[in-house]
Amino acid sequence: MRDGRDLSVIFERPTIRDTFRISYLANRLVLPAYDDIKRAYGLNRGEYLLLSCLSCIEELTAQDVAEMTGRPRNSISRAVHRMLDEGYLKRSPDPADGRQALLRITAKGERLHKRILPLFEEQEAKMLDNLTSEERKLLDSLLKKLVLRD
Amino acid sequence: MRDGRDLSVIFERPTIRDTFRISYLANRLVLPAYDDIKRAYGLNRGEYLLLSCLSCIEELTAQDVAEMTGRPRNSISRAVHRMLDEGYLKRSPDPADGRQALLRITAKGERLHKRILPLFEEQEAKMLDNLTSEERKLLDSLLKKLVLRD
DNA sequence: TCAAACTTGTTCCATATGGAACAATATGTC
DNA sequence: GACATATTGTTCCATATGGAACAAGTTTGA
Repeated sequence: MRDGRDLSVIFERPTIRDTFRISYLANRLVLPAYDDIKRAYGLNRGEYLLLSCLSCIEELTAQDVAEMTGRPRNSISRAVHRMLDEGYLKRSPDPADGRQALLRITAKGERLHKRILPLFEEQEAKMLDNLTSEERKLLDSLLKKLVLRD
Repeated sequence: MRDGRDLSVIFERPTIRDTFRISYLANRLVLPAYDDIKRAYGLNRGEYLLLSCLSCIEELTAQDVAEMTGRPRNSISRAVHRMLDEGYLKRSPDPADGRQALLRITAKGERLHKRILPLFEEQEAKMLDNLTSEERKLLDSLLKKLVLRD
């Protein structure tokens, strides 16, 4: 910020405030965490998201992960191959649908995820550290409504 | 979503829920709006953000815009050149500091911004449409706290 | 039953992206 | 004043990214 001018008035713009703020939070807080992971563990965004989804839900298709994360299918497809090569995932054909394959995390993948998770937890704690626990509950419920919108 | 399985349980993960949700909202709602703008007006993310910041604050340096948006300086630098070439911006050297230049939006830039803004407003309205006006006020104040954190 | 329409996962490709290094200028310190 | 340090904006470059087209499989509906 130059001189005495307060750039934060951008967050008080008369319209699309929330869009701008969410975009800012993603750019400023979430994406740098992905960069840290890239440096430390060599995983890119799609690869980490894939790992993260499979650590939460036992069995998923690539398409499932694309829907859950909002990333395009080809990014997930690339991530799947990379993670299979590294042994973080395993894949089996779906007997009920020849187009798709069922993905699962391996023990090695779980171990990697356990190493990475604290980085994000620390990041989230920092993001939320000036909210009271009451405010955190509120934010939690509001964000939940937004993501479950459709 | 395959079969009867509910992928939305990912949003109820035991940890880093808010990070995941913000990332999802950015991927699913904000970034596609940038893609629409790219198709319709040829501006990329950095270029639109630059325009948007300058439509809100009269005079800014490239560095200011980088801080306000959370984007790297080289992305903004590229955007500045492109927007200068197109006549959406003008630039003058800062008499007080030879390193930096002061940017302003032109009338042409204003007109472009006025054409693009409704697209984002529509997008934001859609994002918020299942919140009551009370909830919107709450979300507004909570997001404000998050972005002003530091 | 069979063609049209759709879905999944994949490859290809042009573009976006951001880190690193750099020159020019400014600031701080002695 | 002079040297070290920091900041701004820029270029270069390797990688990430996502749209489009595709093959293989599945669903729909007349």
